[in-house]
Amino acid sequence: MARWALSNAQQDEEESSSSSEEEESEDEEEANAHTNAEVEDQEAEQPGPSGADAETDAPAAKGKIKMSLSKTGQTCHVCGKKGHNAGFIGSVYMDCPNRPCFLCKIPGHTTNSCPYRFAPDQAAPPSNAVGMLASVRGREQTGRVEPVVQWQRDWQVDAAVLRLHSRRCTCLEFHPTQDKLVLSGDKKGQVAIWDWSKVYERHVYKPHKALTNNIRFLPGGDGMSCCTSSSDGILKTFDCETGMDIEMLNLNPEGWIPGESNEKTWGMLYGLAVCDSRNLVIAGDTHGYLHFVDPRTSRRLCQHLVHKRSKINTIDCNPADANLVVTASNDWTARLFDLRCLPSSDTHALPSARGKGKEVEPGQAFELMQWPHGRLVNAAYFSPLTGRKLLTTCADNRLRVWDTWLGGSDEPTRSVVHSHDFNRYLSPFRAEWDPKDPHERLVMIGRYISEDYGGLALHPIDLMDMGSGQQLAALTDPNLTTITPVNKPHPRLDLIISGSSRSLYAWRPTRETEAEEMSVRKANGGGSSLPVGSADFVCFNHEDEADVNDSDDEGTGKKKKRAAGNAKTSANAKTLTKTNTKQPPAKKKKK
DNA sequence: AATCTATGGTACC
DNA sequence: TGGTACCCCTAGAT
Repeated sequence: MARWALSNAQQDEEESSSSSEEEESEDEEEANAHTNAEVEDQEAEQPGPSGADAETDAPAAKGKIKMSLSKTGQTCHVCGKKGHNAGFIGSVYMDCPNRPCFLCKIPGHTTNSCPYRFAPDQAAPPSNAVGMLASVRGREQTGRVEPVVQWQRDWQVDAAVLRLHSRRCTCLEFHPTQDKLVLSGDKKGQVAIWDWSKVYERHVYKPHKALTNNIRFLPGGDGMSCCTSSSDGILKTFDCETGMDIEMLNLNPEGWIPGESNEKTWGMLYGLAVCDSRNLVIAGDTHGYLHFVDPRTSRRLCQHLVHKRSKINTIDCNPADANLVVTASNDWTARLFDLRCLPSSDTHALPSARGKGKEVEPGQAFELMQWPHGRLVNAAYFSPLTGRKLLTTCADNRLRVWDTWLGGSDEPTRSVVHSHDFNRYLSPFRAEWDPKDPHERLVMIGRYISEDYGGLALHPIDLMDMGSGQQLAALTDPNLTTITPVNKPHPRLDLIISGSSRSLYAWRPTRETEAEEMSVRKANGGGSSLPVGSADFVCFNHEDEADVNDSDDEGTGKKKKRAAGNAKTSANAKTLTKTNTKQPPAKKKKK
């Protein structure tokens, strides 16, 4: 896909737009809007007083980048003072100098001159403590700075399904055994299952009325059974083959009562974890409760307050010790719990409001540890192999790794400044371990602030070595201009699936693309292999929603996909495909 | 084309 | 405890 980059500054506006996948389509206009609008919207929404008429300085070659600054009568829309302005100049954002750094939050400099911008690891100096444990810890921090793991650094989008969802993607989950299947949830309560190797093959279900927050697969069964948690307060088992679902837990059985229901009484489920060995599903809600559910009986076993009046963002079971569960919460902490010490009866903070139960301080009975943070904690995950390390994503723009064996809760083993401020209208950023890394150092996370890539403001996906604090790679594609908060490394393959806006993208290493492409095509029973570096695209329009549950499983293999692309009108809804494109395709001139 | 707003959000005053 | 600002967002509606 990188070969579709803006190669020529003389390209006109249409060519500069990254809508390469619809050159021969009557839907070009709409599809153009997908990519074009996103860049322009960033400018259009700079609400400066001079905003509308201040775009005359943009060079024609960057036609779609508008200027937010005017030369005369500058008034900063951030601080309101005159004499300067803030906003994009081309693809580079200029900060308001009167505000603290957007990246590290420290006053005195702007994001562009932030010392952490290109040295993100300097936030955690080596420990000066003495003693054996401290020495071991110091070695962990500083003694292995060279990258141990050979990791793919060159990635490209290998396949993408555009507009799969009707709203932004909120979560991703790989099928536990079928390498080619990935599930995604969206803000409207949909769950999509996508075969990234066949690109066009997907099903979309809608088990929820509100945001699907998490999808996790359940052990046993036929391998297609998963569970989903949603902001509608409902936890379901969900069969991703048939779309059948069974309600396991409903926090709002009365439904929304106008005039009576409010955000204090309405419960939403945000965290979700499955403890395989215990056959236990744990869901967290917006009030700070953990709900323990037996998926076999679909009954709640108990509920316990662990974060008082604070949303639980993620729950994770320790892969090595099934008794340990970690939660990340809006109360600025991540907490560790021991399931062996679960109270025998439900615990509540407000007995009158929540039914009978014993009122306790949050989690006091079975809490082992707290890790304090500078802001709310978006995610806390155990390292996937040993469970020894804990990775937290915090809204103070820091990624932290805590050693759960040697470290106390006072300071992390590693702290890295990284831009992932939670923002409204975005899915929360959650740093993910790469489960393939035996050293448990590699993590990936999308980036909030943009970087200038040849005139394009792109938001890369960062691959970080948390052992050294160094950035290993930054994944970008000129066609992917939206922020990518949801990223998931494949547990077995060199593959990353990203959810950005309504679309999913499959990244694969550039150098391995050819070989793997062959094997995948063969495995699919498909015919010819693709040239190196080619990407497959499918664009589903929003109107597909009505018949989106209809099966399109008649198509297998490459030939069928091409047929679907060529016979657009007969394809299930409007399916556009584009394959084998090595350079920017010829564009229709609009003007 | 430009503007509005649904969404369902936090932190600070 | 209400009210509102927030600093680089998104997509659909008007």
